[in-house]
Amino acid sequence: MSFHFQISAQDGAARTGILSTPRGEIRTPAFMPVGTAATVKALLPEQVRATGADIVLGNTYHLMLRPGAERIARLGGLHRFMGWERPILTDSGGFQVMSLSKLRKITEEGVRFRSHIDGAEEFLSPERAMKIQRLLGSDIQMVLDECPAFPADEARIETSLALSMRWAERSKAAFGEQPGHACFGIVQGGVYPHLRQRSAEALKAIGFDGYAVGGLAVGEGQGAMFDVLDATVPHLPQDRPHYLMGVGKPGDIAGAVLRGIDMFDCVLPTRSGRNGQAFTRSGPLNLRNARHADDSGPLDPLCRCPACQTFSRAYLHHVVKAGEIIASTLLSWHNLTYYQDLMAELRSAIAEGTVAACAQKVFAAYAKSAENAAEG
RNA sequence: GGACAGGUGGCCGAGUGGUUAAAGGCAGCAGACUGUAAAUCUGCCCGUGAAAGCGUACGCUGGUUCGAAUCCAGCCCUCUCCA
Repeated sequence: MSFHFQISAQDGAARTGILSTPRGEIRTPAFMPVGTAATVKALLPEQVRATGADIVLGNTYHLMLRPGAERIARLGGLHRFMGWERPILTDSGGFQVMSLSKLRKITEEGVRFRSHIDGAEEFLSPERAMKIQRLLGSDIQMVLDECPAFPADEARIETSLALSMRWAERSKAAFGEQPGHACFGIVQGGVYPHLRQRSAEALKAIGFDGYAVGGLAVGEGQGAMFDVLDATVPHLPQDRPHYLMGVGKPGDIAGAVLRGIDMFDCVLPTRSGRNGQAFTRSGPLNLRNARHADDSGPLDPLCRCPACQTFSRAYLHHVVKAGEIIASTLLSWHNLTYYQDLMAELRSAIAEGTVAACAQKVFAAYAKSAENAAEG
């Protein structure tokens, strides 16, 4: 059994289908919970699965530092190690090139990091990043790229893009032949349409199992992000999965699905959950707010998760304020459930030809957060 | 009854003549979070006010001083120790 992607229905640019891997099927459009350090924070694997997730994400950089890729390989691979036997996509560490910018130095060869844990010097090259992902046993392996911070001028983006494309080629070569596993390229190019197109063409020439769009949701705003997708997705092979990295808010996801994106990952549902924010069908909600203290109603009456089925807003408010561990679990569980239900709705809507209306509903509920993002 | 220490903003707790509406922490009230250095970060937090400002404020009363949370006196209260 091998890796392949089957589109079953389309509605405009939006598509729904199945991404098949030896470890299981991924229904697309898919949302992948982020499990950076071999855990989706605050949740057991079975709970993550109960939300409806088909695949989770792990991180090359974090796992190579701790506990180490070779150790995970000795222990039987990342799936067994973290107790998640379904598909795993691993990020290459490219995002850390940006987020840990104060702790790294980029050369043609690769990136030299200072470990954020103990300050030790670490090195990540395309070859090493792919080797680590292979040791982890990752089902979908991402090329090492440079994710530039926003804003950046065109010349800077162009230089960065060229490096990322050279690294993409090296990554693909290092990936080699791994039946049943996939290697995805990452489009860069900032907010410049012709650079995005150039990047897409370069990746296409190399040939990947799937194509990611990187370097977005880094401060450019939702409108600019959608513009980039409009200028990028049409240039990707349409028979391959399209993955928008690190996105996003519900409205971002809905808008990206309309533009032909099939896969997403984002820390927002889990991180915001830990920080007291819930995503609901009627918009975001901060459970820390005093107005919930006496509210005996459910967080989201239409939600099937335990936080909504068993507890009141008043209780969630209480455990959040009290800093109780269960607050992180309940809100992470809820938020991931909301995200998975959103993806399921989008999939059905695409099959029924009503995806635009479905997305509109999400935009309406999250209109305010989208405005804020645009201002930011 | 005696000795000692002390009474500071919702709480804890710095401050020991002016730069103090008074550090810091907690609690409280909001905001942020997008391929996770995040169970994190930011702002507000005496009253009024958009702000400047004005008013009130360091147990109570009075005093010294140009100026007092800070010095002095008396009183009230708390703590520890001795009887």
